[in-house]
Amino acid sequence: MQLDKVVAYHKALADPTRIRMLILLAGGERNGQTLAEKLSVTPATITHHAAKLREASLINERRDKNTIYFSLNDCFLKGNAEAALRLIYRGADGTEGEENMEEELERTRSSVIRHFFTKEGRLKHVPAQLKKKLIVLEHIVSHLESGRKYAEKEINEFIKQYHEDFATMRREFIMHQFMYREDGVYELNPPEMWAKWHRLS
Amino acid sequence: MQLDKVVAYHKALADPTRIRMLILLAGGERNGQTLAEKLSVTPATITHHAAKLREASLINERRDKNTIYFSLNDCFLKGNAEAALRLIYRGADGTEGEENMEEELERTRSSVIRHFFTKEGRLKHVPAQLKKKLIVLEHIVSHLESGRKYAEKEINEFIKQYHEDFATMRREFIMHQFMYREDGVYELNPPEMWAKWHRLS
DNA sequence: TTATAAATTTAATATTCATCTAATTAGATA
DNA sequence: TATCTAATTAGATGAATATTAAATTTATAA
Repeated sequence: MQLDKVVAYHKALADPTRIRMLILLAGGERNGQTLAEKLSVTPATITHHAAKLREASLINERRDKNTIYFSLNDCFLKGNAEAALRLIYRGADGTEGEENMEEELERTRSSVIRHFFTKEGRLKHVPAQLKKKLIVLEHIVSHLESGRKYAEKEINEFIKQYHEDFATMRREFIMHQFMYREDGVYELNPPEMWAKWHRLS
Repeated sequence: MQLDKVVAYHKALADPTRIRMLILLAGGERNGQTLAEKLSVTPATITHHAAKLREASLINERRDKNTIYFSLNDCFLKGNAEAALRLIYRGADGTEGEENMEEELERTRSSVIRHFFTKEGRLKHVPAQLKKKLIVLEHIVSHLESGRKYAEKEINEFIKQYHEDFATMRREFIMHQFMYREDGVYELNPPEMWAKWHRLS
């Protein structure tokens, strides 16, 4: 990552109103007016800050009728915090043993998949542990076409190939940024914004 | 941590010149004029930015004759990045199993100490792995009085109780922010700025 | 079509802040 | 003491930006 991006990221978080917006959004999606009330500012101010946060890819938006709901972009938030440190300490001690780590990550991944999927490829059950759940979600979602738009019905059918409870799972896809929803139309997010299981502690 | 601190931290990193200063300092300590040359700004500008970084506790300073050397404050840099995320996601998923974690951390700690110290309390050898090394350093340094000023000679004697190579170890103390040096006088840093082993990966 | 509700844009204001030059301070050395 | 060097302060300038009220856009509902 380059200097400008890191600066932009920190600029985005260098304002109390924006941080408070993010705190509210961490509790779930909110629309502009609600944010304006809770923060005691005008809607125009929210629009202004939302633009800044959007530029830094820290939030997502979804339109429903007249109102636009904002939500947190988990992946970028966590990812950028790390990227900033990497820029400052580039290679200071972070690169050692990196090739081994890749192997180990891949081993973990395939072991989880072997354990939670039947040999026919259906999901036995949804893992309770977040890390494992993300591996499972990523594995399923990687069978969708990127760039293509899906109707809600299509998504439900797709998920049912793997698991009965398509409603819950569909919500998980959105929540962990694997997909994006706009007016009932679903689309895959680019992989770099997916919640990454190997980032978690 | 409260809102203001998080905002202040991000404000401090929301400027390209300051990020570039930190990058330079990650390569070792530098004085004001050197920084000014490398960044193509006047010394006055460096003073200005150094003040901002100091307010956010991101750098340390040491005076030698006429010139002041700046260096990175590792601990605060990494710690604040995490604290910011914690503020936004407070309790969202971070608190679960926290009591178990404390126990586990303590177990790790005492196992490392048992392994690297003789029963007389001397250090067998310095661990190669950073995590373990920090546990060892913290254990030794915790036998110094906080708030008291030590001459270099005293520090050397103190370290020799544990290990022969006092020069190397003294440098490690400084490098990992356990101690602070000014004109040959040493003093313990407050524990919250010590490099924390359980923060690493 | 008209009315309504939410969001955005516009324009204005006030504040913050990065940077410079010039003057000053603090410490070291001769 | 006088002098040199590094750093800081003071003041000025220009750019960025947080906020608001008012006007405008966009999409829904009647």
